[in-house]
Amino acid sequence: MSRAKDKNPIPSVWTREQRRTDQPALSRDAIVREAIAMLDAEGIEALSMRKLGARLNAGATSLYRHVATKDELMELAVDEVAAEIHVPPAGDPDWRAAVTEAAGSFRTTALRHPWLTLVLGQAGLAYLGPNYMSFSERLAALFTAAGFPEPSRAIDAVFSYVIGMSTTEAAWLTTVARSGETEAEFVARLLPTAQQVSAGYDHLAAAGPETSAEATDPAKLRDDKFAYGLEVVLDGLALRLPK
Amino acid sequence: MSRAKDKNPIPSVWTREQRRTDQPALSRDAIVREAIAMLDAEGIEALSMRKLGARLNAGATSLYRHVATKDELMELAVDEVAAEIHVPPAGDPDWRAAVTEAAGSFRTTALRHPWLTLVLGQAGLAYLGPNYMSFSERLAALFTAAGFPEPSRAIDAVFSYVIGMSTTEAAWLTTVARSGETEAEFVARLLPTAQQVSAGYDHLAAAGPETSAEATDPAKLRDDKFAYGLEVVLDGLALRLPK
DNA sequence: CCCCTGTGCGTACAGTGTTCGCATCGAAGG
DNA sequence: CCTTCGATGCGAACACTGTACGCACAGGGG
Repeated sequence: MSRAKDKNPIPSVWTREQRRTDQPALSRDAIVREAIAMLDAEGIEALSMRKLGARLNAGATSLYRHVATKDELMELAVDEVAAEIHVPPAGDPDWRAAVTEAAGSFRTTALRHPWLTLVLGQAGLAYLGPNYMSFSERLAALFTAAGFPEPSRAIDAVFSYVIGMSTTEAAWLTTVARSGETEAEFVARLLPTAQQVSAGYDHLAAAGPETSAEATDPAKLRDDKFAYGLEVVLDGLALRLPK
Repeated sequence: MSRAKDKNPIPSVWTREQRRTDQPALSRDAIVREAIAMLDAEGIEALSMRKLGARLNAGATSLYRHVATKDELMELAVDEVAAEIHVPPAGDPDWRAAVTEAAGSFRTTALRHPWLTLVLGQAGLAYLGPNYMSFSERLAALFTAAGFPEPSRAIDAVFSYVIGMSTTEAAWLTTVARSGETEAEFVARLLPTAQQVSAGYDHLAAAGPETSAEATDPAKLRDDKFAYGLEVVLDGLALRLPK
């Protein structure tokens, strides 16, 4: 909220606003929270420092008192969101269920914040904040307790798959969201052209999208696809468990 | 090359340049090729329409005669680069070797053009150009010939892993390149702080970066890590082959 | 009372993608 | 040969972007 209103062309002590106790002021946490809200609602390219400042009843440059740069703000947002990922505590004898839970939690978090994978692809997941560190730590505990001789290699294998699939899904959902349609509508509208394009490719047409008229829920199809690939990776990892 | 030089303030028929036969003019292919060269050399955020135009001895807005928008240009660049990915022809009885070759080719292409995964994450790999289509077609042929009952699911499993690992590696290499150091130097400089940070996390410290003084070639470590995860996925897939 | 430190913000700069209308070209048609 | 025309290049302009700088003000401690 600006101190001198535009409607009062003559600045004076009396026209000045009394206080600004209406909002809990401007803090780093509030900025990060609002940035995440904007990113979720309008996408990554809609976030600008000016719009973010306006949302917080502040000027654009005021944000720089609490955040060094926009890139740093994005890193803070990533770490904030990383806290949402749930990793079961180590000790569960059913390690596959625990890893499945962690992988699924990563995926739903990435789909809830479709900009996450984009930022990860730019910054890499090295050197990151406390929430990301504790996420990694809990994963390491989980895989170590499961008995893997090289936990970090196993983690990399599983989560490379999870990141790759989540990235693809997030990009797809972003495209769908931009169309303004539901996923089912979008698929229905795209199906004829997709079949037409893949008509010239024998094996793509054979293995391609189901031509069956029974249009299954696309979200369920994605769930199944993710689960299938995850089972593949876990089966491969199970072969490497000692004993 | 501008038609009226700045050094001749009075435009006239005589001061005008004769011809512009020095370059093969401006074509969509030339634009895409030069864009890829710029992207490889200076990174994704260094590519602007003005700089690209300048490199081609053209004005920025001239590019728009051949390319509708910058996003379209990026899609063209992605498809151009997709032609570099080598997929062995279907028929080789050793399907693991063939898939390993295709996966490795994707990875090296993604690392040679570190902006690839970023654009893929934004656009998704649906609906793409001819080179990407034939890449997918050849993959489908390969996995079908290998005998997989659901080739698309197997492809998604393998290449989600490949994409995830390549994205992470590309981000890492981009960070290294920005530092101006070699990968080994960068690792050496980062190691003390990495150990210090992970000191508070028991399992991370245990499973973390090797403290051994014998500094192996980081590139080889990455190669091994990629190969390990790929073997994991292929082992899991092999269990799903009939018979 | 004064000063000092922290916070907000108006202005400005260099850069971005893209649109528009004008200038100019090579080729086609009479 | 002259004219017309569609294709191509481009300068100027618009609406933005991230960010540096310096001033204005607040509250608190000496």
